[in-house]
Amino acid sequence: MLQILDSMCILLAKSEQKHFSYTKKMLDQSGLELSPGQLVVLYSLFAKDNISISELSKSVLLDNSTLTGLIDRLEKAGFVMRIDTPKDRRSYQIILTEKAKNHKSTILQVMEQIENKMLEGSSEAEIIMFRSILQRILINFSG
Amino acid sequence: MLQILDSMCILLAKSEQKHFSYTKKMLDQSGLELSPGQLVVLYSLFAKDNISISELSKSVLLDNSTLTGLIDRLEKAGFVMRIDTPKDRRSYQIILTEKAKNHKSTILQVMEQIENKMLEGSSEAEIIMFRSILQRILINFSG
DNA sequence: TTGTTATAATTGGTATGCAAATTTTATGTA
DNA sequence: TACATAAAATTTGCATACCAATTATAACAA
Repeated sequence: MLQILDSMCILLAKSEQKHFSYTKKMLDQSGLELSPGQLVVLYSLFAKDNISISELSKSVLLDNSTLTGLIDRLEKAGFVMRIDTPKDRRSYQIILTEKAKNHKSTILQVMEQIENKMLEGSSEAEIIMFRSILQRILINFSG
Repeated sequence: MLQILDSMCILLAKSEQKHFSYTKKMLDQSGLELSPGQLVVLYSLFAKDNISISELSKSVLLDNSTLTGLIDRLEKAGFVMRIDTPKDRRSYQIILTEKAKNHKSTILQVMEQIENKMLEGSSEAEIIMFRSILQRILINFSG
């Protein structure tokens, strides 16, 4: 094992880095023409769309300024639309297009494949513990 | 808990994202004038310096093209130097400066603080399992 | 109603990251 | 030696991410 991986922090960072690259590769192969970041945004919008950038920012844990670019590219690719908010001219509602809805099951399948690959070789009990530790880490670092 | 965190993949990504932000904040406070990426490179060079970019690329799991910029900034900040390799004029040896060696213990302390914060509330047994799962994930995604 | 303050989204600047293309130099082959 | 091929590092282009600053609009207060 590489020396840098003695550090748990670096091990976490490198695991995510490889996960990101693998996701990019799988998305390329899928023909979906989506990026890893766009995938997360769509995943969140599948649960609840027709919300503002600021609301979306809270549900995907990304800064508004990061979302502007992501939504730009998703809109250009035809997966979402910015719709005027009637009562607030500063704000838009982000809604999924028919194209996004049509691709939903494919998108979720790709995500499931990636998750299966990630957890290959780990037991149910290990996965449960892994999840709880990651949740704790997220909280520890969010203070 | 946020809906997106149902996905283990996204949970991993967000944990690392928060870890990255926390590291940046801690480095700012430390006065070291280092970025998170530079920290990893230095950590690796503390174990073994006087190596080429390509060798360093393997020991820190980063592409050469990523390292070019990182080494540029580390060199500009006075932590490393590019030294000509006698037998190969294409290549440099990356060596630590006195400044880097003088700051080594401070740097390692900051890293330890971050790791302690990350693992706060987790038991030894949990940490051991967490490490082994992360290692497995790294391997699963590196194929 | 007018002025101050707050909020929504975007823009600009900096730091990762990778892949692909480029430049320079080595190496191997005819 | 001359040419093809390989390798080392860099450059360029794209996609995340954040913070700070900006623009437009809303909300509140005098």
